[in-house]
Amino acid sequence: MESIPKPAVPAVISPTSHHQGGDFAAPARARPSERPHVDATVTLKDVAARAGVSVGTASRVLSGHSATSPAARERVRAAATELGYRVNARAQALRSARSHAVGLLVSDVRNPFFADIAHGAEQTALASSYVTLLANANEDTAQQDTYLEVFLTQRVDGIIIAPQGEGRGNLRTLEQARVPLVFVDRTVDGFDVPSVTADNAQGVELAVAHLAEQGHTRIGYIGGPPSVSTGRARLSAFLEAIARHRLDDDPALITAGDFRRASGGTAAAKLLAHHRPPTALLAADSLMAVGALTEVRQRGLRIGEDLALVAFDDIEWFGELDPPLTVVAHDARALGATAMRLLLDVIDGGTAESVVLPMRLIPRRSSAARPHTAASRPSA
Amino acid sequence: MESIPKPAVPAVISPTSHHQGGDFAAPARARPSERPHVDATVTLKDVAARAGVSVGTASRVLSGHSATSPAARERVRAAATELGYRVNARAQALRSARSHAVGLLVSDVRNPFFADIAHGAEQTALASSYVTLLANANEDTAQQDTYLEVFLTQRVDGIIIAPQGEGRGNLRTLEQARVPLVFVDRTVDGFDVPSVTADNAQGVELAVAHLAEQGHTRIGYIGGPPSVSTGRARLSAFLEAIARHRLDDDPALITAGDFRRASGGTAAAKLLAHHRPPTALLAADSLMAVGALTEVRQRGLRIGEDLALVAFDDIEWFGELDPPLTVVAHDARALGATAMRLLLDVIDGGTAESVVLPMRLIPRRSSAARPHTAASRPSA
DNA sequence: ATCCCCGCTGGAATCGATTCCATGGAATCG
DNA sequence: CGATTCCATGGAATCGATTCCAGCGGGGAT
Repeated sequence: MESIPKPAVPAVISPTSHHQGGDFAAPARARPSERPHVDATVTLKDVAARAGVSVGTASRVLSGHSATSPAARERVRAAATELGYRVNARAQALRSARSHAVGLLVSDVRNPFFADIAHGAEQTALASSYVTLLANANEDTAQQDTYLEVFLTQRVDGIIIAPQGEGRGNLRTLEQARVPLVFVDRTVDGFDVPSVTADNAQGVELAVAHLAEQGHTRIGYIGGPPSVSTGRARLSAFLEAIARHRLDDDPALITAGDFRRASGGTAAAKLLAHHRPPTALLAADSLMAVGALTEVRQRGLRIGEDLALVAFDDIEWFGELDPPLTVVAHDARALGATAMRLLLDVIDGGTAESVVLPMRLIPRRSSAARPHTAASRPSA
Repeated sequence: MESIPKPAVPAVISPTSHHQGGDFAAPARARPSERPHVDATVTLKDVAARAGVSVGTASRVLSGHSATSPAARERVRAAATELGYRVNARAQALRSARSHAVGLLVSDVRNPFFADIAHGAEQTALASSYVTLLANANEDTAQQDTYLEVFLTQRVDGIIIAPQGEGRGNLRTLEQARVPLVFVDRTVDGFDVPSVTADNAQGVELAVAHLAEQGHTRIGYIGGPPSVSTGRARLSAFLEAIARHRLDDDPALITAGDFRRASGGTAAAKLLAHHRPPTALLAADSLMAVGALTEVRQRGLRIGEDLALVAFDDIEWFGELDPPLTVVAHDARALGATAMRLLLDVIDGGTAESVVLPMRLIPRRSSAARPHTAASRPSA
């Protein structure tokens, strides 16, 4: 983690942790009947009354934004601790237009890639005492819009989204409403929004170069949906890489899925049914790679021997598969963390620059297959 | 930074809200460029003004809780639509003590099991237009407390938690603050809180019976940490099952990890180093199972042939491993969805009953090993 | 000594929505 | 036809915190 200038967040009012043990240990002594326990409804007025100051002063002490006398400071702090005061974030948000909540919209946390992003984003938010609202769009534009609507009514301070579609729905609304926004992993054309993405062109080039090095000339491509920017970017990068390396540019070698597992299988089946099947497969996403893997196996072919397979996105367990999968990977956690850092920056009035993270090749056994091996073995 | 003394006008909003009112009489047709775009800062007062009623009436119409005349209803609705009014959830929450936000605290969304829970919970919440605040405790009690504190200041309507520890920290605070609470997957002793858990005893029995059927008598157990209820429950269930099936109750066959991958490897190493190593392993969690798998492989043993392995929690890709892993599974998604349903019930004043979901055995190749195979092959 | 400024404070307005209360008019009843 | 009830409504209080404003006392400058 880099060191970021810690934003001047008035840090949610102090640790109740110690007062619990100390002060509440013997509460009954003072006034047995008047509930000594932590009450969610302790308000600033109560604190002020106990400290013998006005609510204004109490607020100033606790937020630390304004000058206060040492005496007042001491007494207000003491009163707050004794009563177990916890600022009401809702009221605070209403008055000060800062809710300390940000929305995170991904297509599905069950996809390990997005789970990593979510984890990275969430941990970064916590460090600045922001909470993260989790939303799954389920690769569905309608649900994406529904959630954006919900975020809007919740008046979140900002939104991180792995967007989908052409940006016709609520994405426009967001822009017009001037809600701080950051794209992660994907982008949408025509939006002037800072983004954190992976260097897709570089990733594809790494994969293709790797396969070309092994002597492959016919690479089957299992791409993503054109409605998603990474789908488009990787496809065009693939076409370029193929040309650059002077490989076979047979259009029949290009297929597209929807970033879900099943579509990877379908695509693989289509590719392998060709009368001159590819000797290597490149999948634009981890889930489709798994689908392809299953399909290939069912056809009695052995990945890594009869056929090479390279996938995008490294998933923790890809190394445990049989055979371990070669991948072009990026650090999903960093993706999420960086996006959140950018967002917090924008929220604080800064102007964030888009970030492109590098990808790297992790060669494993699945790409060990050499083309002649496959050539010697007819399709199925 | 606030050095410039400026008027108390929130600079960002005003221009749009003003000219809008005027322009709307003849909206898109007259001035295509100044579309009636949705502005986040439209307030109920604006709607009321446009509809020619008081804010009270406007509120009554939109909330639908009180009687209103058809005429007023019509005009308020129209005004709201035209202005793109969106209720301010913060203000609503402050006044009505209902924030439509719930907290979800799991140990780590990167664990597919918890990702499933999160997905199930979140989708259920959305159906009732609640937002879900995501929190990762990272198997760390301190961070768990930090997050509960954050939830408390955010005044969430309720919390779902896969708890950890003995319940000494903020868990008690929650109880005292009467925040609606539901335990998921795990519980904590001494808390009268509705929970949704899996039938651990049944699951362990299924696994042990399955292995016993194959003739195994020495089963190595890789358990979870005693600080987590599932860790304790599964261990005691294991001991009972061993006794019931009259299997070897050698204490050296019992180990404990921390529900993380590395600890599974360590535990497996320890078990296999025994002079009479087990012929089967039972791991109390999926991540530890993967760790064990790796360790076993490195020792040159083949799962499913030299050694049987059964794991808890089915992960989507367990079937793709080599060999596919036999598991005792429960529906994590249902776990999360059910927990959320319970929570919403409690929030609405209901009294939720705890739910125990059944587990089922999914036999795959990893448990095909028969004891004599391993017996014929000395430890490593 | 007088004036000014500064630090600190209490009081009050404010954020946006909900909800209680009183009121005016229509509808109902004896 | 007068009295009671009911309905819809406007106005105002309220939720809990922030922040502006005015005022008070004291120290420094003139």
